[in-house]
Amino acid sequence: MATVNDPNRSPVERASLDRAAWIEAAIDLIATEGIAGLRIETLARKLRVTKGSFYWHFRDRRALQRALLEHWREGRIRDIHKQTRARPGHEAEQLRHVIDVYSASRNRKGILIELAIREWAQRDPEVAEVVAEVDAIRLACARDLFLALGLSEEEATARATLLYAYVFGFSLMHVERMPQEIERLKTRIAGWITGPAAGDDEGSSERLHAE
Amino acid sequence: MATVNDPNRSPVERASLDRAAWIEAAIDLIATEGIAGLRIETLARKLRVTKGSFYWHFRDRRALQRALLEHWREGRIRDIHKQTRARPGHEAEQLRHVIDVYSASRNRKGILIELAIREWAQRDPEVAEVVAEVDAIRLACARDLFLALGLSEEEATARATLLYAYVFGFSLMHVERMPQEIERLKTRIAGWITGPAAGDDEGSSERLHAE
DNA sequence: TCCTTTCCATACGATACCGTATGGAGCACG
DNA sequence: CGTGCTCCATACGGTATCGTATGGAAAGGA
Repeated sequence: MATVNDPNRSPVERASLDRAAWIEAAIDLIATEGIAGLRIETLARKLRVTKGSFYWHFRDRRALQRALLEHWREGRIRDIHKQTRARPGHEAEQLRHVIDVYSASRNRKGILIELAIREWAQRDPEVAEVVAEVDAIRLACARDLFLALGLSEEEATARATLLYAYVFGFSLMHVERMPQEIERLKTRIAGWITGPAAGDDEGSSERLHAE
Repeated sequence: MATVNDPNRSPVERASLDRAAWIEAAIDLIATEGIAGLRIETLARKLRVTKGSFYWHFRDRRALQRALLEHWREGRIRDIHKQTRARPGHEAEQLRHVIDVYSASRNRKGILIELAIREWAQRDPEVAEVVAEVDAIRLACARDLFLALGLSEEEATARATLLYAYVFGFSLMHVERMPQEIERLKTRIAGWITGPAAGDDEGSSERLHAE
């Protein structure tokens, strides 16, 4: 079917490229079907090959899962570092961007992948460890931005945690409102989370009734 | 195996009770295995019967799923109404209780069920509708509490949304910290969401441990 | 040309599950 | 005692999937 080989690439590179194709397809599949829907023969049909191909590239199902998970881990770590690289004076903007990336309207696929991985993590301790690692890095990066905004250590940690919990949680909700209303709602929440540098240590009754 | 019948109950009640047993077991199963793990023969083994029993009580798999979903819907609606029934002067406390109910440390099973249902809703529009209904009711109830605390309509809606998104989202995260640190973190976030009441400063942590 | 390596197809046995058909045990009731 | 109803067991055909075994086509090198 496809060209069997590419003289420009060493066998190792070609093999790794084909593995990558399987991993990509696997990620697409778990986005739509969840981790339980990740079946080898289903995947093979999508790639227009048979599972004979799969078992040449991977030892078994778990090998694909591990590779997929590792691919996800690396991508997320790379992304968060890119999104939160120190840019003095732009911290609030960067935080809003972090929220936006997983804002439920755009990037639907990314959200579905994230949710599928986390659902998987509920039932597989090895996956939970990887998710914990990604969470720790994301939380540290977001916390640093809040610190740069002048929040205390503890307050920055709390805000970072709230930020991510909100982002993931919102994508789990089914809000029945006009798209425009939802955007307005999300903007308000995002503004509040990234918002006023004054933490909860100071009286802030105005904030409550503001707007 | 079991007594085939109970003379105290009408056939209808008994049948409905047995359906309830299947539904209960099904909920336990999706909590641990996810919706994809809800298999009839697996369930039958757990109940120490064969699927012959299942197909007497239910037409097919979808019938069980529908019954399970309806059971969940009714329970959630009943719960939220009970938790948010008007108790003037206790609104902040009630809001913190709503957060506590799904606080990831306790009530692990309830959280897993909630997550499993929402994962299911990502891939089944009928389920998404039910989740949307439950969300709408929960959001309205929480919003009313915020309104009673003196927030504007829009602010109350935003806070209610943030509250639930946070609760669900946090249960998806894997925070690697000491349990005591996590409690402190959650207390701070909950205090921030339920809002520093006017003129309130630093008193929130005590209030949180009340009740 | 022959041989080897790479990559995939095919065939196989095994498992798990679905939904149906059918039988049977226990109980109620006339 | 016979009949009917309730509830479950068993057996069956069918599908989907796993992992393995094995063959074969394409391409490169000796």
